[in-house]
Amino acid sequence: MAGQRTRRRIPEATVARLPVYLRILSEQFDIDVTKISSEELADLAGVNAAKVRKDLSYLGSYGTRGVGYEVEFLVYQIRRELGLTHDWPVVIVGSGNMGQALAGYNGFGDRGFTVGGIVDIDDAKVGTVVGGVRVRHVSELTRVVAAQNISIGVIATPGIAAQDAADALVAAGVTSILNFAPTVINVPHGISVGKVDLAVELQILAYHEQRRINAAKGSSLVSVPGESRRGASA
Amino acid sequence: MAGQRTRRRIPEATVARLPVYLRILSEQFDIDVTKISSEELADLAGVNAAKVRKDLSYLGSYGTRGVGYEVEFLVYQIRRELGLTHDWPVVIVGSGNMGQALAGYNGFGDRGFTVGGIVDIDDAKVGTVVGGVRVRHVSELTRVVAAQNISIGVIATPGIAAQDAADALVAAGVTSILNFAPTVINVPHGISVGKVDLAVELQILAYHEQRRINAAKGSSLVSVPGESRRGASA
DNA sequence: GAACGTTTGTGCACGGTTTCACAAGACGTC
DNA sequence: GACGTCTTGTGAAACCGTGCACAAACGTTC
Ligand SMILES: NC(=O)c1ccc[n+]([C@@H]2O[C@H](COP(=O)([O-])OP(=O)(O)OC[C@H]3O[C@@H](n4cnc5c(N)ncnc54)[C@H](O)[C@@H]3O)[C@@H](O)[C@H]2O)c1
Ligand SMILES: NC(=O)c1ccc[n+]([C@@H]2O[C@H](COP(=O)([O-])OP(=O)(O)OC[C@H]3O[C@@H](n4cnc5c(N)ncnc54)[C@H](O)[C@@H]3O)[C@@H](O)[C@H]2O)c1
Repeated sequence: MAGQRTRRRIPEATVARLPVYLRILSEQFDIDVTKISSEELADLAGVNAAKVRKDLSYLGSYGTRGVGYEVEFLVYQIRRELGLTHDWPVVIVGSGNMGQALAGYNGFGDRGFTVGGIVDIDDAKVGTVVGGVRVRHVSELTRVVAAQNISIGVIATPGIAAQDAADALVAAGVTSILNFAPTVINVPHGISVGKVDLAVELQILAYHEQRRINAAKGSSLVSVPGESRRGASA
Repeated sequence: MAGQRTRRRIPEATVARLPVYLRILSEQFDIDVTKISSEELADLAGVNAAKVRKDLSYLGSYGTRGVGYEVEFLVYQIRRELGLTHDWPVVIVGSGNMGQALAGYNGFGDRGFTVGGIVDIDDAKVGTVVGGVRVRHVSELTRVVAAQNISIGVIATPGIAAQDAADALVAAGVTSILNFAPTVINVPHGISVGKVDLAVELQILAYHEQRRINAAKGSSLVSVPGESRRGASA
């Protein structure tokens, strides 16, 4: 029962939702909610109840029929599955607007991530302190990564330097990268890459706006069909 | 031929990739590349060539067999489909670290989005100028939105205020929202919502790290299986 | 301890997405 | 203008994710 051996592979779509459940469950725990049904959790997460149950079933059979899930236990299980039972130090490459905002962001360390280091290529930035951490030169990246056993890197350099940053991170031993630059980066097989691209998100929204306009033009008296996306509901 | 009538619905997965193609094609155009094959574009975008062709086929038959696609024409077609033939003014709610970084971000207006306004609830912030725009009080949101005919809003408030911000944006007439706060927001049907959640992205990476560690523990001499995600290649 | 209401866990069908594989079409060459 | 090479555009198959529907299990009440 304790420590299951057969590591089920959890679908990527589920992995992407677990952090959302985790945040909600943590909030509920903080306001002394001890039990929660898939229906309630689904409402709070803006998804379907069956989806919640299926997602949670990948962790194991941790609910009680007729009752629901114990919030605290579920928090623990999700944290365990996501590898959040210990803190993850993160190294930020690029100490510009974005890098500084990230380093100074409280919600960052809030849930298990700490800023283990910041590096920049600009000597003017090196030595400055952001978010309580001193900026080091990018040439020290390997040392910074090794010293704190860092496995996650964040790229906050201009797009043109993103591939260099990725190469440097990989060379330093980092195995997961979160890329804020609007550039596709190439990494060796076995390295995980996540990206956050503001322009892409805005352009997706622009597309939907555009469609609304076109639909309205087509038949000027029909109300817009409407299109709800991720995170939206009723 | 000009202005097709039957507005095909483009799959959401394709819509999310078009901005990436667009950026790459624009870059290629800037360095005087006039023609490109699905294979080349696929390499640059880090995806499968068949996927590129299928994606582009939703726009129409704009390639030439045996030759490829004309870069400039494709740029125009994608821009048209995404509704980027004109600029979109955006209103930012919350002028903290994030809101200021966004307002001051060049790559923002770079591709068709301009900061049409910034509002905050804090009187200390009101009146300050960020990114060349004066911060107004949130009570003026409706006026700001109406004055510039804004349809896209960005939420950069703390999570606790995100729902209020969303409500205010919807009441002001905004129909698309990009949410940076780590909170699920509820909006009426017909409003599009996109989200950027740093913590979720990091937790997904932590999960993969965790799996690597578990896999290595399971059989200490076998090399890690590795898991490449969005935007990764080779 | 049986009956009842509640909620989980999951089989199954469906729809969307990805990838393969190949016919159709364009261009260049002789 | 016939042939060879190249690349698109797209059926069709495989895969993944979603949501319904319901049996199984739990707690409560009488
Ligand atoms: N500012 C925003 O709101 C925002 C939003 C979305 C995306 N982004 C993206 O985030 C990235 C950073 O944006 P920013 O506004 O912070 O830019 P910035 O110019 O303020 O900062 C970039 C920093 O990276 C450093 N740098 C450059 N090359 C480097 C290298 N090879 N190694 C290490 N450091 C290097 C620079 O010295 C600079 O300090 C950009 O790619 C941008 O497109 C920014
Ligand atoms: N800073 C980061 O790097 C970062 C990264 C990812 C996500 N985020 C998220 O972005 C959001 C903003 O982060 P931040 O670091 O800028 O926080 P911040 O505290 O620096 O800024 C928040 C701003 O919102 C304003 N505000 C509060 N309630 C408001 C309301 N009802 N209407 C209008 N304005 C209101 C505040 O006055 C403040 O100026 C947060 O939800 C945070 O979780 C921040």
